[in-house]
Amino acid sequence: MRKKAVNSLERLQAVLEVFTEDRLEWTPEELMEELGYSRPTLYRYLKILKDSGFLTSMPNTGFTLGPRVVEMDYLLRKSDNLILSGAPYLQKLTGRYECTALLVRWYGEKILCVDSISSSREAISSYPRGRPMPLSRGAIGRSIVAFLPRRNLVPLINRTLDDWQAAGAGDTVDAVLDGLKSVRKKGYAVAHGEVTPGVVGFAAPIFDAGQSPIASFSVTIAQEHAPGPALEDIGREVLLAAGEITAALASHRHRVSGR
Amino acid sequence: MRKKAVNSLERLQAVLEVFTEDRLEWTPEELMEELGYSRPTLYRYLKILKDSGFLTSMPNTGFTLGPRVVEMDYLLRKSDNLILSGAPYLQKLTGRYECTALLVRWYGEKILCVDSISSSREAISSYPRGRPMPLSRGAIGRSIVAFLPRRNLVPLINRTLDDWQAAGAGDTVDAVLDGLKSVRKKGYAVAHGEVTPGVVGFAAPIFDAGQSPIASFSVTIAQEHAPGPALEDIGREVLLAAGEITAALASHRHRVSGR
DNA sequence: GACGATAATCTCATAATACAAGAAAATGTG
DNA sequence: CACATTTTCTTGTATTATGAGATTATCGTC
Repeated sequence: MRKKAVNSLERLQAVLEVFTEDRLEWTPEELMEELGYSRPTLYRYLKILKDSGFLTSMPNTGFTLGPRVVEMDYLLRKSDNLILSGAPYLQKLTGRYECTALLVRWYGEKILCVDSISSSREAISSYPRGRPMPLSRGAIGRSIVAFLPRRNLVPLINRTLDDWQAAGAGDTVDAVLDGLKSVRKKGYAVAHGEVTPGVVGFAAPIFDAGQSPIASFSVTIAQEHAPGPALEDIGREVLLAAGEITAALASHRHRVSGR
Repeated sequence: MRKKAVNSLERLQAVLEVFTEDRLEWTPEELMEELGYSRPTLYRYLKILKDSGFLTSMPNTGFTLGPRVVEMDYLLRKSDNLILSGAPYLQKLTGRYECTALLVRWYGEKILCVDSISSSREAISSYPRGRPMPLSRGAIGRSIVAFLPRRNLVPLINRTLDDWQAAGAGDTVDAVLDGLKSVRKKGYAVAHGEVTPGVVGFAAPIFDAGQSPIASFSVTIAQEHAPGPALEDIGREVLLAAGEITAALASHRHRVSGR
């Protein structure tokens, strides 16, 4: 049983939070046990969540996430400036190379792909759209973390040092920081077979108004499709695209504030 | 300003409900006006929703839906039995014909595509995944409605009679009911250019345990790709697929309850 | 179609916490 | 660095969320 949420809004959210990749389906009985709510309270919550479409249930079945989620995802696709601003660049890079191009958001202590296009047949990502990925893995995380201001970066690495060690990014905080230096210098990150063997990943940060990184534009490409000399080119193009997405986001902000 | 929600859970949901296709971005000021909450209350809600990732905001920007939505959509894709059970049939039908195949859920008084595959180049649906569609439009809605028990059906049509009239499905409740008879008889619905000119739609209902329709399996195909004789074939195949999806759902229920 | 078993909802007194107003802090801007 | 704006905190008050137990609805079975 998990930490008690202090107010009813958080308690409601707590219900949704137990629906994870490890456990996609819950019965009321299990939820009572897990969340520690009384029977009437739990059923009240379930009724609200079911009526609003966040959860569904069928006879003899536990509850699962419901159609409201699909609807909200549609709305998000139409409203997320990162997705809207980034789409042309996903097209551009996948047109030029046989690769997968991704827009990845920094989200809590994780990163999350919010949109991707692939021009390669056999590309199956182990972190497809919507599946959170640890910050420490691969070029994408590094491309974001490397550009955090020091005062945020150091505590973050401290909190997640185990992950960085496991990913082979260094055994101490200083070692990890050192590894990020070259990323900051080049402006983008490269990873050779770090997430998937035989696949090279490029990633460059996307910034918000305050110049702090909020997302990453990334290209993954099979080693065989990216001969040595092309690597530099791809890196440059990824960096360029990320810069233009940052600019596009900024111009949207001005459109909004200037209305 | 909209109707006041009675409890805080509904009030929280009310915040999410104002994010619609017509209005994808809101400032706190606008939300206060729209929802009638006091400043601290609204900010408390926004903080909760932002911290949990349901909403995001950037400097100088209003709030929009956030990455939690994307994450939940990923989880839904892995847990929704309709999507899981239906996927092979989307593959099968799009493999056989140059068409778009869809899984559509009945959701409130609307219907909602939750998954689709297309094997046709120029197929752009005006109701893609996640965009709610009126029940009265096209074959899909009819394929569901036609199989509702009379005691649910008649009130439903009464409530939404305007829509049915606008869709040309009949001017009175009886006329609409009459139009549904042939659907019930054949087992599936057909529409010729109803939603999109030049496109034929087929749809057959998917049932839950209690034999009441909950979703629809549908195929849309350009008239030119579906010559007269093939029409019957496609209809039969859609009906067959929907039946097998119904069966697959039932067998999943048994797996669950029998654990 | 009635029965028993399970699941979901209702009632109500109690206690908790959500609320608004104003003040304070934080953030962004010239 | 000071101003203006946005966001969060503090507090007393009143609303409403809660859980125990009873009740009703639903389901599966005979």
